[in-house]
Amino acid sequence: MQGMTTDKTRALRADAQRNRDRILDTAEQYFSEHGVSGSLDAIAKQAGIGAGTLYRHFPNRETLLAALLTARDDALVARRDHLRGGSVNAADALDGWLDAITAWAGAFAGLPEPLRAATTTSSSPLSVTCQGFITTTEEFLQAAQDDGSARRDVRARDLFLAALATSWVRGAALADDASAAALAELTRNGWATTRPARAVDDR
Amino acid sequence: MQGMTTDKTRALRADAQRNRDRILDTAEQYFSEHGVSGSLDAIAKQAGIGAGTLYRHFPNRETLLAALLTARDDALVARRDHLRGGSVNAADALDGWLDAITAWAGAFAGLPEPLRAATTTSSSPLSVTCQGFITTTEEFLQAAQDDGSARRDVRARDLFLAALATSWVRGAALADDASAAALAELTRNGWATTRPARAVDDR
DNA sequence: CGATCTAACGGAGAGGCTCTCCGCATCGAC
DNA sequence: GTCGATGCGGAGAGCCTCTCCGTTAGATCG
Repeated sequence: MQGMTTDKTRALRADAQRNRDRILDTAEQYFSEHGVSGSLDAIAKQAGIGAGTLYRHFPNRETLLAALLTARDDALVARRDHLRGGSVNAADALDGWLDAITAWAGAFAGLPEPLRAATTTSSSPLSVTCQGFITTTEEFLQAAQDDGSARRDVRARDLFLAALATSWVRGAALADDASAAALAELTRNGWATTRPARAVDDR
Repeated sequence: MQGMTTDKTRALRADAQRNRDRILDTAEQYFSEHGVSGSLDAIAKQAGIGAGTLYRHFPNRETLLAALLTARDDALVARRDHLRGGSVNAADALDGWLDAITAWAGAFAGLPEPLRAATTTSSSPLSVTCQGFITTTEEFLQAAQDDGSARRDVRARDLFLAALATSWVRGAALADDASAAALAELTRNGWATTRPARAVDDR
């Protein structure tokens, strides 16, 4: 609207860009090791920058998390496009999509919590991401409902939350992966219209 | 085994007992208002005692929480006994029990989190409580399986976690009670053997 | 009803966290 | 090379959890 700014916000200064990347790299590793509640100051120190720099780039934990996650969005988007391809039936597509979300939400220990919060807050940088995924869920659900393989009284938002919840349970049960699978199965039985003939081991 | 101690640990000194009660009362109120993450020091101050006193009685947040919850166990136990009475069929009994757990886990904002952790940690004061409830769930599930109203491939532990998860979702969706109900319904559809004829509004 | 012996108290403070503020260094356009 | 504008970094404020230990005050006993 007014100057030579490169598109949106003006391009970052070289050092700023370098620091931003450093932070992202370090945070990715740090959160992987310590979960999303790891100390931000520790990340700054490990990245070799001052705390102020970190907080200027990412005013709070959520913003940092959001930046980290959009970098990972690609995988999910790819999965979505593959499922959209139509190589599987609507029910399996929805199932696969929910599975992908569950896996995505498990990227870091403790991640489901802020995601859940973002789902309802709408004022968090994460909420945009979540909203987008809910919309996609809507799309898959719609298709499954249209061909009669999903109950009509389920809402996409709730399926999304169920996927988050499954991931949340998994976070606890390090010792017991079966629980997460069981919950996912429970969910599928919940939204599907047909009695599942397949055994529990299928998933 | 050795003295005039009243049964287990020797009886508390009068002031100690008084302080303990004060803490419990204050914490109950404080957690209700601020969620389970509220400041413990603030509770001590509000209770009119020193921080040291609080931490001597309850070495950490979990211990305090556990004490608070056992005080509430009664309601749940009562519910259990009522359901055991046999006035309803096995499926509804299981359903009612899971509902009771969900409500119980919603006593304070953020409570599901430590409960989930306790479910797998086994070294937390909360885990005893959780384990007890899982056992009861087992009992109701068994009955429902025996009369053919619950699938055989579900485990009590997973139903318990599902109830916790439902409560967890509700915690987020202050604006949207429907989500919690939807999840509960999803769960029921998940474990029940019969296609639910009833509409979603029934729950 | 003191005297005495402990159990229990309370708050200062260590250590860790989030986040802000602002003097200073550095970048990059000219 | 000069000179804004932009970005850096770390000291420190404020809050939290939890500990330590000198002091207080129940309980018990002659």
